[in-house]
Amino acid sequence: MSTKGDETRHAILSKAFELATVAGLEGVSIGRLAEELDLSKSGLFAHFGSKEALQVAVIEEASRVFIQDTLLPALRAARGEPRVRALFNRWLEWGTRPGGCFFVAASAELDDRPGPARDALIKAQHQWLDEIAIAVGIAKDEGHFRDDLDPQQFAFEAYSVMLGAHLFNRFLRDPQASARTRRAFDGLIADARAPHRKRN
Amino acid sequence: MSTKGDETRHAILSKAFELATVAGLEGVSIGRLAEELDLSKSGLFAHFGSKEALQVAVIEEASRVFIQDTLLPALRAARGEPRVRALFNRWLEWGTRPGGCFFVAASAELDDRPGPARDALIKAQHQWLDEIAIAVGIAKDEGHFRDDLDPQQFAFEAYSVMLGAHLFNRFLRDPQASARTRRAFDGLIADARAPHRKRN
DNA sequence: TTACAAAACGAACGTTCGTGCTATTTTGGC
DNA sequence: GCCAAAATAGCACGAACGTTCGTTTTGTAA
Repeated sequence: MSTKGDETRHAILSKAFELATVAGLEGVSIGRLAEELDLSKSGLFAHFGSKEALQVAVIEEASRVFIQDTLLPALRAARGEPRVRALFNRWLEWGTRPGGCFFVAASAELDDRPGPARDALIKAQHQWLDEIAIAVGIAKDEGHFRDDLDPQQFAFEAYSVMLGAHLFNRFLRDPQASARTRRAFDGLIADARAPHRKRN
Repeated sequence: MSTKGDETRHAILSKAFELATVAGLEGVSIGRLAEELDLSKSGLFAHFGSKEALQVAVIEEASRVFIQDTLLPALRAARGEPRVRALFNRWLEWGTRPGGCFFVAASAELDDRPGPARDALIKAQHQWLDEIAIAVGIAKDEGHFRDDLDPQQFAFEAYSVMLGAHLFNRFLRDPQASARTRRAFDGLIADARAPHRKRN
């Protein structure tokens, strides 16, 4: 029933997630984090036992926040195409946080570093991709999308556009990024709808 | 004039680029690099004067290699659609290097760190995007693609698919990544071709 | 109120980081 | 083969890194 420890632990993770979004996972050093929270390095360290354990906990915290702030609200949209659109649009919003999308940054950081942190991150992204595919499946059931549409393929292409949006917005700072993103996604939707072919 | 210095300098950059592709730009420390090359830290350091200058030079080296190994060979493909396809396929190959695509990794690393390194990286990516758009324009001239196609929009969407391919291959290790990528790109091409498609 | 556990602290550890100096070696033009 | 210039080495620095340790403070249940 201890409360104080859990409280501190959560305060640490909350700040760590905020820092990691801006500075990257490796950018969160224990010393910096402790200073920011007015804790001693050792006191903070004791909560996790290792840097790696901290990183895993941060990823899980990020998942929690993402589900709460982005996934769940999107899932409240009406079944079918509206929900698919909501998932996409909410993600775009999520990507406008200071520092951008935590998961995109962390993926690039960990893509060649096997370990529990990488595993936790993969799990989170699969969850997201699955949720999109499920929503697309529902849209098929509702008759919004064509019968022979592959939900996983759609998820792949939609996620690709999200990545493009992220890069053009955050890195290239292209003023047309939003317009391009919208056009690209509308193209995906149009293709998913029609039993015939795409348009643009 | 002086050859020895330039020779060493290039050997440094070559190894640094190789390391950076695998470990990230920040992962290339001067000490590590010197050890790997059997040089002293200070001797190596003297070639660049600062870590930041080294990073900029590494990015320029990466550009050089990319242009030589990927861009130029692709540009030798026949004008029009074949060249557009070649650009895409060559990029996919480039992304299968150990460590993946240097530019994708570096973009994520620098997207919130203004400075000369970031500028050099942006320049390189714009060059690549422009080249795609130009090839698409030619494909329009050749009558391969429809007249009202927006080359920059195509470049955005194609690049998005490349990013998706990179993530699904390297990070998620999805065995279907290649198939998904091909399908997505074929969709883009199909859409770019048809001048007249049924509307909904 | 006392007793015990949980939480936080401060100092130090061995490394590694980028960078600054000052020698020493190597190189290339004469 | 000499000699300036260029290239490289050697050494030291202050700071930051993750981690360990023994100790002190704080919280909580009996």
